[in-house]
Amino acid sequence: MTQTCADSLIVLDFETTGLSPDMGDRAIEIGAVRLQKGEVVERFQGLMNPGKRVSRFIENYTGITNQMLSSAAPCEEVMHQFANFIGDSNLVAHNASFDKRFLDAELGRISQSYQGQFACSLLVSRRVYQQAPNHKLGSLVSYKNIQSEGQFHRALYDSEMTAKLWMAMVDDIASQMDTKEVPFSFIQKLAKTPKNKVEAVLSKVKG
DNA sequence: TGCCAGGCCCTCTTTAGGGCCTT
Repeated sequence: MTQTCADSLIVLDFETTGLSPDMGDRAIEIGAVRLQKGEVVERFQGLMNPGKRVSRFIENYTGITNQMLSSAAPCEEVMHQFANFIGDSNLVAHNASFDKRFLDAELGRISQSYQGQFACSLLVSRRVYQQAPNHKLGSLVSYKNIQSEGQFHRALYDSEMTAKLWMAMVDDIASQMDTKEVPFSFIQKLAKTPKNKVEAVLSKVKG
């Protein structure tokens, strides 16, 4: 059966101690929502103790303090739960290459893996919203007039906003294609299409 | 103590450099 956007999809976001798991950085929070038929049907949120102190920059950037993390469950425990949550669903993140690196690293530490494929809302937005002032998550939420009343840079909130952005993009793509359902695989392909050929690709599919 | 990355994408490009994104 072809995977479509109407099927279950996990939109996730990590908060971390830094930018690179290869340089010793660890996850400190995971947030995710499950989308089904264009609606959030399930949520996951977990702070996790990385076993090291986070910098003042990260405390200020995320609002997640060392005190909060000192009483959190260890990464291994939370990531076991998260692996069960995502199952074999396909995955979406804003700048997915970043979240994928941390997901791979943290699941690798507990000898877990996943079967789903990643799509990147950042890459899709660069094709679909070429006129946006920039393609940061917060900017795109404003650009699309998506209601936002929470705190950016917390994992669950960012995953909720990414999910709303994703659904807006799927709707806009579907409108251009004059269809109701857009296959996940098509959106993955669109994310790799040269910008100047996006319109032609959508028109071709429509025709 | 202070520092660190990597993939994508554009252009003043392709034997490169630098900005955008993520924390």
